[in-house]
Amino acid sequence: MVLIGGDILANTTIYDVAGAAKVSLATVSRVMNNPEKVAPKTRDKVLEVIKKLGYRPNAIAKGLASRKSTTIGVVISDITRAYIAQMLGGIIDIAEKYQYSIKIFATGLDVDLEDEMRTVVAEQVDGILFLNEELSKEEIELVVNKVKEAEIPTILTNVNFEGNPLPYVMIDYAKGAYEMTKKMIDKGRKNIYLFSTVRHYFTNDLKEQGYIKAMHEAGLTPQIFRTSGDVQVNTEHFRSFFENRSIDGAISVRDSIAVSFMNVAKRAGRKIPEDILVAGLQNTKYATLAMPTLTCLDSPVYDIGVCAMRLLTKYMKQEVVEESHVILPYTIVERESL
Amino acid sequence: MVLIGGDILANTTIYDVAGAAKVSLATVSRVMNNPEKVAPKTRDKVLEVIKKLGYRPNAIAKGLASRKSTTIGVVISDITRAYIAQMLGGIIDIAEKYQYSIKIFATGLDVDLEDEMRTVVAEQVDGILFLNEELSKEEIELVVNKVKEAEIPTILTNVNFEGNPLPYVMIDYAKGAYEMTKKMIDKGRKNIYLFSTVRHYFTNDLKEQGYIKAMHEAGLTPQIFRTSGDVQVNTEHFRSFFENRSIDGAISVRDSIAVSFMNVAKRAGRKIPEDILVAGLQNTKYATLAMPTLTCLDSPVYDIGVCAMRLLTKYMKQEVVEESHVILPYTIVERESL
DNA sequence: CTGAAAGCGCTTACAG
DNA sequence: CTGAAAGCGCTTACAG
Repeated sequence: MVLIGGDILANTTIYDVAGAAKVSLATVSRVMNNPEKVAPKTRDKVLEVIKKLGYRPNAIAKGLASRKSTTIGVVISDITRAYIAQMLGGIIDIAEKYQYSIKIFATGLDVDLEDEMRTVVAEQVDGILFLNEELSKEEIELVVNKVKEAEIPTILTNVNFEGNPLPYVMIDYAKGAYEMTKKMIDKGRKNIYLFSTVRHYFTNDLKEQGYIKAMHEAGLTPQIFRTSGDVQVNTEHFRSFFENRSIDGAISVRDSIAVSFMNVAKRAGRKIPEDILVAGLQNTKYATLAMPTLTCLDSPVYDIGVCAMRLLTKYMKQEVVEESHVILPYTIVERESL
Repeated sequence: MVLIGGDILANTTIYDVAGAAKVSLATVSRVMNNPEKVAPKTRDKVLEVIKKLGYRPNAIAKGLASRKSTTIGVVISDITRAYIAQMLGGIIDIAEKYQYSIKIFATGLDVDLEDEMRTVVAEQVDGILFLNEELSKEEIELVVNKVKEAEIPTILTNVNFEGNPLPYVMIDYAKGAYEMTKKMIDKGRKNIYLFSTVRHYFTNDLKEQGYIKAMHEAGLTPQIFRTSGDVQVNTEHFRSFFENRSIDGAISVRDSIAVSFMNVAKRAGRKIPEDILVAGLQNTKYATLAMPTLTCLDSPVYDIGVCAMRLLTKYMKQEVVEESHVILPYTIVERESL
């Protein structure tokens, strides 16, 4: 900042730097953006002044003049979900590296997506990342139209549809769930249930598909039990589960639901893994804190964020992108429950 | 957007609206910002055009001209922590209501805070929210200097120091921990441990103070056991815990550490709550998924976010603020472990 | 290699 | 109530 009139404090501008370094503001701008175009002597002088005054270009003014905000918009439905925070972690780490700022746009559940997209566009972000696996086909199409119109590079994560033109980063959840189901079948289990959510999420739908495929291939009947993600609710729901069912295997799209189930099962006298094999399809911290510890499909959530952000920077810099559909590998972490 | 030269797409600007509505751009601006200053007829005409063209003012240009970005900066050390995501949820909900955008700034662990603050200031945010309880006294002072200089309203959450001039939103963690410790003492327990983290967090320090006070008042010796937040690590660490210690009560600054401990204790043949009372001081989902379920201090994390954002809007709008130091009430949720 | 000038898309006194 | 004009703090051709 600079002293004006002896006592008013104002932020240092490019004019202050130019004045102090006795060059034009164009030269200061060049030093910051194209230093190779400035003579070394001039450059050093300007750099020195910049340092002395602690000058940082006003990002807003820069954004307006260059028509690049170096800000990306991250559209999120529910930020309190643990895996969303993990993905954000990956995004932030890469964004920092490339000097992009991050603006968060929360859609919540009942937001007008069209209006939200207008807001995002009006905010002049250079790129958009969707961390929203609950998008329906129609909503994706709406998004596609908006971003095409505004020419903003956009990446989807954990969601995709036949014919979707947008790049995306995903995990092959169907294959992962298939493999996990096969593991149980190979151990001779026949009454394997899949616990899923009442609401439909894209990723959960994929997990269901994989489970169903494995069951069908083995000549077994898929049995999907839908419950709430709320512990109180699903615990209550599970209490009557054993009354009219036989079960020797349980796979859950969410780890926390698997843990809830294990608790109810244990109280009902069932032994895990002896009586019932249990597996989660996320690998959250719940899995390691459970007793017995929960065998899980491990999807590299942080990496999804990293990849998506990397991919987005490529598009924003107009680099050639060879692979716009990224499928990240998963692993299975074996623990005590299976 | 508008068709230029027949095929180039560009975003609709205020000029387009002014042209279509046959008024000056000043009038369009007024319709958006001070509608009461525009004649109803003109206003309606402009509004209609705005709607037809889907016009949304360029936030960057608006920010530059008005010197207000209507964006707040949220400074976070570790976004993957569950309670941070909860607080963000509260912040987002209120920010949306007041039409503020949110920019995330991650400091990580070894960031140069001074540089980070310069970045935040350069980004022209109208206000700053610190979700970073790991700030040391020196760091807070640095922050204070920076934001004073730049005249940016700033709120701290979960952190405070003697003589700190910044407004803050807090929970009385010391009192909460005190009360929880008293509960155990009242049940006749003598060997009550506090499990804390190796790293010092402001909130955890408060919890430690409350625990120590209660123990001292009862003539008991406080015993703080510091371990890692990593489940693998602390589980290993707890394994040798019982070798040379007697314990009949355990309070943990983090729920997940309490759950880890319970698992190890159960495997070691201890009964909870009979042999050892256990309590957490967060009330996360881990508490309800544990077996037995974990009695907890419940700090309204979402509400901290809500309050902090509300407080910040008041400062940004230069409203009178009667209470700049907000202490939110906590509750104790009784479950099976105590 | 450097500077003068136009322009990014808005807001906001100032006239009228 | 409305418009012309200056200005927000930068970038970027364009000259020289």
